[in-house]
Amino acid sequence: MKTPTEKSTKTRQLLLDTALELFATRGFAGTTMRVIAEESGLSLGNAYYYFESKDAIVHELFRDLLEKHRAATWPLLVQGNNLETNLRVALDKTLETMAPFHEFGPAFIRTAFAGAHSDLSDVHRALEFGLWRQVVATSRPLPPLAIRNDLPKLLWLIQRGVFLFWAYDSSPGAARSHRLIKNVAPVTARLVVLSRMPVVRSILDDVLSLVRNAA
Amino acid sequence: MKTPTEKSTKTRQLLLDTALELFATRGFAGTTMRVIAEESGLSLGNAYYYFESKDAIVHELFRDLLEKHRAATWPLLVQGNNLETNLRVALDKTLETMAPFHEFGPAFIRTAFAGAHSDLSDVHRALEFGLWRQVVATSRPLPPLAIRNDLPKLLWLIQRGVFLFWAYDSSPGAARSHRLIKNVAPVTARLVVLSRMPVVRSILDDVLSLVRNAA
DNA sequence: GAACAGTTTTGAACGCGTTCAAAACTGATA
DNA sequence: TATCAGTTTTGAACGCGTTCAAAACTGTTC
Repeated sequence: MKTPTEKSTKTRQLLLDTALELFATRGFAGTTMRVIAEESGLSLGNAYYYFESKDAIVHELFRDLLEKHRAATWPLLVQGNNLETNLRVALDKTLETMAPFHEFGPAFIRTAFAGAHSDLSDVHRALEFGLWRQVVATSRPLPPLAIRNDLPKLLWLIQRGVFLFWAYDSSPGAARSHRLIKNVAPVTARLVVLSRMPVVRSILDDVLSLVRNAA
Repeated sequence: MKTPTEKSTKTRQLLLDTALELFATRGFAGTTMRVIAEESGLSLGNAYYYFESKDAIVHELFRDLLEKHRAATWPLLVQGNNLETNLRVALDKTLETMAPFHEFGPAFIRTAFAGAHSDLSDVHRALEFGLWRQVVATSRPLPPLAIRNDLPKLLWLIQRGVFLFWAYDSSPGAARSHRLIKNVAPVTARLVVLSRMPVVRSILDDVLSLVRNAA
């Protein structure tokens, strides 16, 4: 693993692909490290040569899913949509992308919330943010200038909240999560519009600076 | 286990007490089911006669901690404090109570968020809410009547957020979590005051009905 | 070729949470 | 006292994630 690139990248990728397919078909508990290795034609110990732990595999899967979500959502963010529509699209796509892995909820939460200040996740964090910046940038009318810069972070936080809710949502078809989105989107949009009023704006500033300092 | 009460309640309690002590001293991973059983003078299998799983023990520990938090916070909620003070006291006590079990974060999150609609947790939920109702009731000046009923639920949600943040907060001494509390309390209080203004109030109503439908 | 320094692969092992059939115990009934 | 239906306790086992020393492979240098 010293030299970053080898033809062992292939093996690593094979392992990853196999794991991802098994995860989707057999679920989390059903996909043991032994099965992943076997299905890849490798020995158990060998799998651990490429991945530190099962969690490490889940972590990569999660990152891939976020990337997939970004790719799927981006083209839908056409100029002219209002913020509510864009937000709803982005949030709906989140659940759609994650749907096959609903039972991974707890594992995902761990990987999503842990190590907020690691090196690799910084790059990744930037990518995530790009999407929410695009959500804001393509919305018409554009949100008030005063909050335009911080709005992406707020939306990102909202996504996290929805994701968390979904991860532990045991209602059939995650119906409650979808209902939540249907409600969250208009409320947020309305909040943004009203942010032109000084009172609302001052509170929003408070909340945003809170988010800025914390997350 | 058919008859709810026996002198085996003693054994169960012994197991629980031992586990709690070991958890605090040896940590989560270090406290294996085998150690718990051994330290209690029982066999491993016997421990499983009383507790379905290790998680079940964690669940009870968590409930006990919430109860402890409630008992410790209640007497501090004297009339005359303003909402900000009361909220801060309650949140600070939350972290103080949980502090020895910081590394349990992920396990606690699972037990705290999972099974939102179970039978036993309803009783428990009611107890939790009581505390936040007290926070509101003892605050002077009393929050506007219009939101007084829903405010406890909002505060409870805020506590959950802080708890979640803390659970994954790896800053030394959970300093970031404490800073978050220091900021959240005044912002919330200010929001409540401003809820007298129609614009703010309408948004708050939106958010509250959102919370009411979701959580 | 032979020797050598990697990298990759193996196979067996460890301790963990969890399960379960069978044994030991309990107290009421005849 | 003997029997019987519980409840409690045991001990061995299973499969899991993970570790690790040793083997098998590379490719490079004389």
